[in-house]
Amino acid sequence: MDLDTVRTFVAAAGAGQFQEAAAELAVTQQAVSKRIAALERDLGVRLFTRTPRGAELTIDGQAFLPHARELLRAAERAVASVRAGSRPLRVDVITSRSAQSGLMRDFHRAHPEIELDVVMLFDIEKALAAIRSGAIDVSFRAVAAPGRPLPEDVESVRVLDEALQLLTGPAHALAGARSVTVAQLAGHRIWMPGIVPGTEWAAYYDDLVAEFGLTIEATGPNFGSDALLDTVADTPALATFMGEQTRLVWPAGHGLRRIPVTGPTPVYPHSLLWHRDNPHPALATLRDHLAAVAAGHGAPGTWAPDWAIAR
Amino acid sequence: MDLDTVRTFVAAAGAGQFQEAAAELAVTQQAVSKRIAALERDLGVRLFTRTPRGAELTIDGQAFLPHARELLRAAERAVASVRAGSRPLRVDVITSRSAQSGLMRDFHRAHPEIELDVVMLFDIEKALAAIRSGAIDVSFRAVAAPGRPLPEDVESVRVLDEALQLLTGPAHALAGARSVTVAQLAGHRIWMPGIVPGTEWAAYYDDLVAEFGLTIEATGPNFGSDALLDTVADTPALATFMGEQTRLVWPAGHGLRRIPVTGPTPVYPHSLLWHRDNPHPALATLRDHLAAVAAGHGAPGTWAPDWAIAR
DNA sequence: ACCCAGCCACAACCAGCGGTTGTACGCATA
DNA sequence: TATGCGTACAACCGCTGGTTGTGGCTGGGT
Repeated sequence: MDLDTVRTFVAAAGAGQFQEAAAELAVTQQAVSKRIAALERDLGVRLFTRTPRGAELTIDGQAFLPHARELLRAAERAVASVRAGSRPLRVDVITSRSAQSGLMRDFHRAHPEIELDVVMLFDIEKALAAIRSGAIDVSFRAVAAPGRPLPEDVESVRVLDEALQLLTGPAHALAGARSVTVAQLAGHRIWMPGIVPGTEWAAYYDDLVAEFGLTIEATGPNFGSDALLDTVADTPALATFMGEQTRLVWPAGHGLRRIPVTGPTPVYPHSLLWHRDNPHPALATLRDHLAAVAAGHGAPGTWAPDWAIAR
Repeated sequence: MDLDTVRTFVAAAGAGQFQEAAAELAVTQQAVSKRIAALERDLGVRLFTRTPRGAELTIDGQAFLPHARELLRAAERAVASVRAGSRPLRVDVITSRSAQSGLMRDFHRAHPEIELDVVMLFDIEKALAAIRSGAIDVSFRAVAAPGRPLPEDVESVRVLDEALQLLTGPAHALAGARSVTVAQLAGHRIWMPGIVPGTEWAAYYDDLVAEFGLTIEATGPNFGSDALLDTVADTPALATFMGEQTRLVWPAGHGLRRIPVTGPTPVYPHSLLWHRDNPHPALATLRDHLAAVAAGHGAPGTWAPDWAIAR
């Protein structure tokens, strides 16, 4: 099916006749007639009843019309998503399940008229390059990675400290605990196969390990969170870390436990990054929104790496 | 833009390489390469970075991908809307602003998973023919028109009695009234240019006029409800009837008044019609829903034509 | 009553889009 | 260094989808 054909259908339905639609589309009446005939052949139904002074929609045509319009709108949005200038606000997040996505969902609920596109870049280096080139508008990242200060044309604000929780199966030694201290975790196997070396969040976990003497295994291929949850649920000696706001969908009955960590609580420092000169009109709205909902950071009893910028 | 091209893009993005996508689509790798190149040329952006062992999405490609998927879903829905068997429930209403649309909005809220298509047929005769032929599944109509009993293979249930209200401009003689009686309306000019002779709702107003000695003018072309409201707002001697649930969007400041009518209150008897043997799975759900929300009909102090079937 | 205006469908023709095969190139890996 | 894998470019060609030309139908004006 061709979008030009759909456009022709909508034009003909609106005009009530092929001739006028043809003029509108700058083609001949015969071309419109052939396009409509082809569409009717493809769909297997008659869309118009031809009359001596025009063409009016059949019932099938009436039912098809709103879907055709929606199809054209979807095409318009798709094209707009890559149009330079006046494209949707383009946001980089770490994963689709992170707290960052939750923030963006909230923002979307508050401002449904603002078009958003979400992308997932490799790490903060890529994100910074994309921000400076204008390929993306904002990024949610922990900044800055050790020894790599932010370039001066990129601004940032810390928007959320997300507490890490321990995730265990029902047979884990700590499964019954209301909460655990970081010190208690030393000696336990913590498995995080999703960690990709070289990223800023890998650096975060490196610091966490170094600070509290934990054991985090990043070995083995990452088959996705489903496989991770399956394994953790079935392996008594295995646990993993997970942001408190991470949305999980796992099969019921696995008996997974989310256990708060204290003494101190490791928090992941989400910051919003953007280019100083980015003119996108939705950027200010997003910054205002996040400023309004942002919880305080550096709260007592929490831990984050030294290099996490606190502004 | 061609949907086959979009499908190719989605397949290539999913596969991570053109070769595999080509196999999936049963075309050659060269064809995929050309399609993607054409799409990139159309959009004016690069969607993939070609690597020696595949092709991965650029940032633009990542942003475009969900829109492309949505485009394909929209196309799927469009085709499904006219597919014989297992198509969306097809509902006939009088106008998009009527109380019937409100009922369908409620139903959609209660059952968002049920696909609906709304069409607007000329009158109950067309609706009955469409119901019997299977072209539509259900119809909201006042039944039956005088002297025309429902065929025995069509069933109906009265789902809503909608009170009529008087709509006037701020300078109308009755503009200040909290309510008016039908008797008070005799002698006033009531203008309803939307009435189409031969329809069952024209018959309704004919009966209303005959019963209470009213004057309803249906003269003049119908330029739509906006023009009607404009004229009524500006003409002190003119009023019109409107269903109490009719949703209006009129420019603010017109000072339009909606005045309840009593003694008795004319009500428009909306019934649901369907074919006895219609197997559509959503039909029973709709009937159950309407049965649950249906207000009683034939309430004391209301008036409807004799021929309105009371079941 | 008849003719013409207006609109759609069919036929013939042709350009170019979009497919195929064949080939070259680049980069990983053994 | 050779080989495998994946992409891009070139040449070729069939068929889709446009155009012009024409005929048929119907309702309204003369």
